[in-house]
Amino acid sequence: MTAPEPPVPSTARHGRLSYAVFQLARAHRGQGAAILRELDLHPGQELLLMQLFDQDGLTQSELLGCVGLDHSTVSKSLRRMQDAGLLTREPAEHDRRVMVVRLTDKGRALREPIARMWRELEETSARDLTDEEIDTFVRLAHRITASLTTRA
Amino acid sequence: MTAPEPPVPSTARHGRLSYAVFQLARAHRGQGAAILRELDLHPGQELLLMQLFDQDGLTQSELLGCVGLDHSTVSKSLRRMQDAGLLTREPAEHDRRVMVVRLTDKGRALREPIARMWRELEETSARDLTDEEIDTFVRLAHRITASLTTRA
DNA sequence: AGCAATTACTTGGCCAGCCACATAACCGTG
DNA sequence: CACGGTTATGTGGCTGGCCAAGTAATTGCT
Repeated sequence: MTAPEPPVPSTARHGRLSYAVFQLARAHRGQGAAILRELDLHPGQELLLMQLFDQDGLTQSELLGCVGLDHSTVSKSLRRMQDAGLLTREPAEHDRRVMVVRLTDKGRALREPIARMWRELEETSARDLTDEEIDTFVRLAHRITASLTTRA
Repeated sequence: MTAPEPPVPSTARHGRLSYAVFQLARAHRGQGAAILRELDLHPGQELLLMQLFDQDGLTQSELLGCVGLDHSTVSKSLRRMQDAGLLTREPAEHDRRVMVVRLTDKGRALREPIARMWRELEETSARDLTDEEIDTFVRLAHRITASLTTRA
């Protein structure tokens, strides 16, 4: 019972690249979400945690710059993670506007599980590709990303 | 004023491919959303419309199979598009469970604008790539997608 | 010093997307 | 023909994500 082979809409015929990105993104996100659910995390949260693994005590806006999302998204997401006991947020000493984000022990404990999930996702994604093909893909993906982000 | 070059978290060092997909997906989606907003559409809606451009009068579940989303997502999305006057939904004759979805004139009128937006997105994405590189990328992307979707 | 920008963050509102549950209509078997 | 199972869809509830508007603290300029 393979998937019913979703037909490519004719309107997308002249957008092969975009359509491929679309499908890939959905599959990748879906797979990632499935693995994350086992850790009681939601997609996106792991990215914030990963930044904190590298450097704890970041400011909310520093965090923002790392992940490149909207500030309101990060704000709400952090709040939920705080409620879940993964991190704390306290106003900074020198500037009481900024919120310093710190991992709790419970948050730090997710480091290895997240790394494992990340490896698992990578393994599944790259299952049928040679190292060279992975390299090619990553390079092209970066160039496309650059084209999309520069010159808004 | 280029982006501050978001640092790759060390946890993702062994997930280059996944991280690249991640970034690409976000950039691509963001760019697409920006263009769609000009048409008063939200990301995802254009995919449903495109399927209807190809074949009007599809059943909601046929539509579902094409886009591969959750049925509740499609249900709500169609309802909003119905409220926006882009399509109609009526129970089928032979089976009063199924809802037949049909474009209105207003919905049909979006065909060219959507095609244009699709071309624009494609052009931006592929701006710095040769035809051969696009081809390579699309092929690799499809293989990765296949790896992610088969063997759930 | 004082008052306007700027910065950091929060909140509300909206839509996409998922899961889980509920409902209605059809189908098949005893 | 009645009843359980399946199918098609709807709804509630949660999160991610965006924009826009609001608040609070700091900076800058006069």
